[in-house]
Amino acid sequence: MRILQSHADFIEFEPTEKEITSAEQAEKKKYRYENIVVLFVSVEDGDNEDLAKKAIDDVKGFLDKVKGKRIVIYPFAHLSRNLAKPNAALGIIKEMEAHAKKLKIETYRAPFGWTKALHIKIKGHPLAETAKIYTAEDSKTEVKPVLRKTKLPKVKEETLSENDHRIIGKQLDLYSFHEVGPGMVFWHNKGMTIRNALIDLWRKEQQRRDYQEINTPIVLDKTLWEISGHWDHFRENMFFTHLEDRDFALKPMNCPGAILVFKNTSRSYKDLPLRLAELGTVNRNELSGVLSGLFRLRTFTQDDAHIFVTQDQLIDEIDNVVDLIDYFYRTFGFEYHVELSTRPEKAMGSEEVWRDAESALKKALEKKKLKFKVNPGDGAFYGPKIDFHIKDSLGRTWQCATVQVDFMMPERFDLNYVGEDGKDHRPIIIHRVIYGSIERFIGILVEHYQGKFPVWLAPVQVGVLSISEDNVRYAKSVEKKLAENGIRVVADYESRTIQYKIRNSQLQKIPFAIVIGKKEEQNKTIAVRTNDGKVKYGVKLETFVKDVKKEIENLK
RNA sequence: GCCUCAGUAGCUCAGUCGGUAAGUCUCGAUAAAGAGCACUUCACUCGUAAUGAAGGGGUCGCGAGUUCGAUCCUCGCCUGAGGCUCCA
Repeated sequence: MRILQSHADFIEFEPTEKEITSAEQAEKKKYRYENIVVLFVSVEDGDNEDLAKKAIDDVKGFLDKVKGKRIVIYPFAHLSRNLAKPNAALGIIKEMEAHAKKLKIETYRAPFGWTKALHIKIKGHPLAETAKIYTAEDSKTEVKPVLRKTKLPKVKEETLSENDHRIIGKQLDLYSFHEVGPGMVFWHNKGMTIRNALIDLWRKEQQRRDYQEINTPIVLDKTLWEISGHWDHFRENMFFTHLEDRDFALKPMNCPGAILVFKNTSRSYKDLPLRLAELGTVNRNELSGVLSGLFRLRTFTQDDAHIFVTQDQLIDEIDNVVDLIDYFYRTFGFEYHVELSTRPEKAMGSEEVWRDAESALKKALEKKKLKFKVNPGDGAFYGPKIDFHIKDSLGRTWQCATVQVDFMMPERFDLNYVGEDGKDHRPIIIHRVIYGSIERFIGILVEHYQGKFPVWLAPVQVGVLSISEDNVRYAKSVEKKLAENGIRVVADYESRTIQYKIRNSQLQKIPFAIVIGKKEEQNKTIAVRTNDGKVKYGVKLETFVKDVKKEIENLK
């Protein structure tokens, strides 16, 4: 419902002819009211009685404020293109009239469905004219058909490898995709557990290497992206939004945020290398045809870091980063290959600056004696990069870690640090990610381990299974003890056969199944079945807890 | 975004050459809204990969068209898969 509310010295109107066949009965004479609040009302599709009352309640408030006493409700179709059917509209208008009378407002009404001659003089005070829009909260949208659009996209299992992360993710309840979020993931608790384990490791290793962690906004003013060059070079991949006459963009990269943090204080050469890490969620408008499970998303999280270094520190720091990446990939047992990507056509900056950056990366790689392939023209628009590629289960390779050298952004953002000589110097930025995107990395991990995660990553580490109802009490005490020791445990005390429970535990790829039956209860021990089907009877709970904790500690 | 293919229950799938409300008769036997898993209830209390029974659950992706009638045919859209192109 739309209302144009006018506080008038007087209004005069005269119905001239019927506009629609269902128009109300009315006399073709002149009506005149003085000192009155006129409500020009367009009733829209979906409006209801509650809205009618709400609108009148608001008018009552206005009347009290301006010490008005009378209103005229004037049906006025020209405020909306989404008009209600005449019958419904008239009903709502009458409802408004009735409600106003109930509130003891002196109420008049112009006839519905007539063309009217109109003469009005509106008062000059600031509140004399206001426009209002009311919409029903539970509109008459048919919910059911729309509901079907939140369905999970169908994934034909026969067309995918059984080892595909999209299938395993569903079987293990790690994450899901919905039609309403193309190219976006819904993380379930179990997937989130893996994600958090990865992040914990990431934090730990970076803390050890003198990184600081920051977090910067997801939506930032367009101006920032003009400075960074994204507006010129990355625009077609960005999402924009408009608020209060300003243009904003969802960040497609984290660098400008980190740069603003750097710029926030004056920096000395003593502060460098300054390593600012950020788990940054970025949004990129990828072409719909390239989206693919966790491997290619529109919203994903980069385990980013921007390292601000001096010219002299550049090669050593690249070296540090390459070591760090290698440490991570060895932890997971990944084989990777390295590519060096050079100046693309759509690049910022002079060829000379690019040559310097490319040679810095090359030198670092040669120093490490790492073999690499050169991809001419594949660099980011602001600098060349080293990419680390991992294979998925279908043999396709995916870029995960990258190290990029950037002389450009420091220039554009006019970044400085004060050198030993007391003068300003330009730092160089190293952009780097280790996992690349947490999402893609988990996708690759799922396939790499075929869902059988090492204990430290496994969403559920231990399952406690009771054989009969008699054992539940003891089983619960075991469960509690495990949980107290920080072990991720689930229990199955249903009245099902032990075979059934074992099978479930196996299908969920839980590393350890603890079976509690009469024997265990009597001897105060547990029976431990590992994922490979081997069973050890008569194990002491304390020993088991110790062993599991050790495995977790060693990232196994 | 482009090309090809797909979408039936929470999941994995079968099925329909377009057919519906009730009654009677004849003929024939799995059915044409179905199965398995999951879920709920009941029985069972089990020793290392599936105990049994009953029940609930569907506008056959969304919208339009053709038709007396559409889950099925046609068109458009959405989402997904494979590829192209691009990226972490």
